[in-house]
Amino acid sequence: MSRRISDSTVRRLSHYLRALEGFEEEGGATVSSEELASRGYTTAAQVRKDLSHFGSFGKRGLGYRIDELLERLRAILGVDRVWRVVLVGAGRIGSALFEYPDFRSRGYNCVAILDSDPEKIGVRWGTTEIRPPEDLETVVTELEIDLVILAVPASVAQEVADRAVRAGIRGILNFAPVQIKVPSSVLVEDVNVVMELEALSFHITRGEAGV
Amino acid sequence: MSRRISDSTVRRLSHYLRALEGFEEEGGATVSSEELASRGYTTAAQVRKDLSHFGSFGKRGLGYRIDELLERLRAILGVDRVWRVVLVGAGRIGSALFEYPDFRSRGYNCVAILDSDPEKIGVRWGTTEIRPPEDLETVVTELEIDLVILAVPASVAQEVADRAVRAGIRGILNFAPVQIKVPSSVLVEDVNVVMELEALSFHITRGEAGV
DNA sequence: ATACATTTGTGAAGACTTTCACAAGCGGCG
DNA sequence: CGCCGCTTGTGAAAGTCTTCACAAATGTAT
Repeated sequence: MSRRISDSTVRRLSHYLRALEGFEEEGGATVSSEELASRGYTTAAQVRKDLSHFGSFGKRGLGYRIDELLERLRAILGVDRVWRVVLVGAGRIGSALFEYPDFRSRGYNCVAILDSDPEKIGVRWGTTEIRPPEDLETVVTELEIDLVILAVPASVAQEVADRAVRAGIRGILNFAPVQIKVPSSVLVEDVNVVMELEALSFHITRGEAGV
Repeated sequence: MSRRISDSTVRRLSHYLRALEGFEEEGGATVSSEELASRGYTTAAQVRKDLSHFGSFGKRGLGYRIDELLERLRAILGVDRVWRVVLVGAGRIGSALFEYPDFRSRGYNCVAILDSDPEKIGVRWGTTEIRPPEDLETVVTELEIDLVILAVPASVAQEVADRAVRAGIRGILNFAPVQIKVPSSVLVEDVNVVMELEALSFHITRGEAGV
């Protein structure tokens, strides 16, 4: 409990959360590591080991209580609160994200949108008005932003990131296909579709299989 | 050379490719593992080890010839050809992808679009006409599709995947937030933004840092 | 009460990845 | 030509992650 948690474990926790929501909908009360493993392509031992890093939530002979484990997992992942997000870049990717139902329903609240296109500034998406990029620092400070979503071209991504970091941001979700440099106190997660496609091409080209 | 290549290695190869394109633009002729490592957050030893799985492309004392390594990497990743892709789901995500310049420029050629919305069927995106979802099998076979991009709601993702697999597809890029089951001969890569966000929340909540 | 069928939590073993460290190869220079 | 500075390629070591296997805990049935 409380060592460094590996990235793979964190990803699996997300999967478990998703799977548990499914089991809850199906109306069960408990679930075993075996059942959790079967959705989500992993093994029962892995599920137990992952969870054991954070405490021991199960009952031997029975499994895990779905409602309790859901609550615990949400707390562990930090999704039992609202995250205040600024979206930088109101292009296609920004728009897709903004409209994505899971985004808001999972507590990511897009409280500001910035874009450099004069045509877009002042336009409203829902109740949120698009503001010019120079507002970044003000927005981050005054609206108490937790996360920045970078949906801007690669050429300006680093600059926007630098300014967000200086304004005190802790985390960045980066859609620009470029490796952003930030101080080690700031976290960047990349969403890079081309990389995923290249992984597909690679494995298919080699005639490999399996996940 | 020619063992099983780890996922992390494949991802790094994509990074190297991107980095090399940068170096090429800057006009250099050769690059050292050290320089490659510095863009892309890895180490020189890791770069050399990754590349060594596929042969030995460098010259001691000199480094790697940029043009040669580019060509080799493209061949390794299988991006030295055109991939024929069908986009299933012409919603926001599908549209963002379709318009994404890197997508086409890197050889992913979206030769068909399917959507179940009667309003959309018949509409043209560029020169490509949106077709109804029942055309999937025909399209896969007749247009010799290599990859399917699943940009549909979670509720129908599995069904579409099943049909694509039966029609002989080898790889799926899945945007639906659901774990898709396919035979082990078919490859699925997931793009799951909520998972990335949860990784951010997790690390920020724990007060951790670094990548 | 006791036996039994389950299922967890977890050390230890095994598998896989990354880092280290250095011999071997390369080009340039005197 | 031989020395020198540099950089690769690679075994071996260190580190990390996953799987195994089993004691301990739980509820149920008798």
